[in-house]
Amino acid sequence: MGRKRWVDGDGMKKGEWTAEEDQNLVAYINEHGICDWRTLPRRSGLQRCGKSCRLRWLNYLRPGIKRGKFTPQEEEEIIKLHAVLGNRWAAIAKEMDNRTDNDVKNHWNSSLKKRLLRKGIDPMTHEPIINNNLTVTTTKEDCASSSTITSSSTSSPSGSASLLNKLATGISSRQHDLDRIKNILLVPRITSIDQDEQEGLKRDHKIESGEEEGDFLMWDVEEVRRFMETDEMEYETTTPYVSRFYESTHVLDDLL
DNA sequence: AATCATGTCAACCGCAGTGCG
DNA sequence: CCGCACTGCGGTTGACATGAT
Repeated sequence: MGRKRWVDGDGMKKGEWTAEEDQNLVAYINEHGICDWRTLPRRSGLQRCGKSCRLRWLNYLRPGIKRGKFTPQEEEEIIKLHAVLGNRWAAIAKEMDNRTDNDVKNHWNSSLKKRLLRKGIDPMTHEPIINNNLTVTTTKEDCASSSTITSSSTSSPSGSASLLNKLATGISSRQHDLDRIKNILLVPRITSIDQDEQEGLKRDHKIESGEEEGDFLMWDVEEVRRFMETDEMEYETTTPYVSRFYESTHVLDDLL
């Protein structure tokens, strides 16, 4: 697989590398090491630009590169690292076991991103995707005592409910807060989930966020709980998102 | 069997960061 | 301080593979 070979205006070969070119590059680097990518092609007799040589070496020829399918552990690691680092593929690849940034990036774009979307998780923010129609309504009694949050598209929210609506929207769409996400990832979440489970029983609010809508699974408390009960391995993988979901609901609790 | 859609992967392109004169 | 050259990175593209219809 690869691109067709052609020669550009400067006489430089482009496209797929041949086995012979690979051998030349490896032999040259083994003998002389890497010092100057720009002049390396000329010195090694390759009709390639330095950039192309560098890329070929780093992504394919460099010794120790791990190729082939990503293991579930690696995928989990990528997801966790992406939540902290964002699209910094080189930084993510450095934390992985001999994977290249190109490999990680390709796997993310072709597979992991879509998988997260199917689970109802925004791949950029790593937050659960909350139904945009979510509306929060409260009464004075609600504000005075325990909170009650329900989904409603018909009633017009009060001033405080309007504020809460904005808050809910903000939670669902806010950008990375790096430090916060780092904390979320670094703190063991199983324990906190257990606490949440106990606390959750006391919780008297409810968020209705709908069922599957197209390919997107909307999350609510019961969904998350069922998810945790029925699919342990997947739960391990998605623990950060489950935790963030709970955290989001706690933010609302605190403010109410 | 043919066609289309989707997935995978290698490579290119352009830009930002860095170092140096 | 400025401009240039070089390197490294992330986004994107293109070609082949595979599966679905």
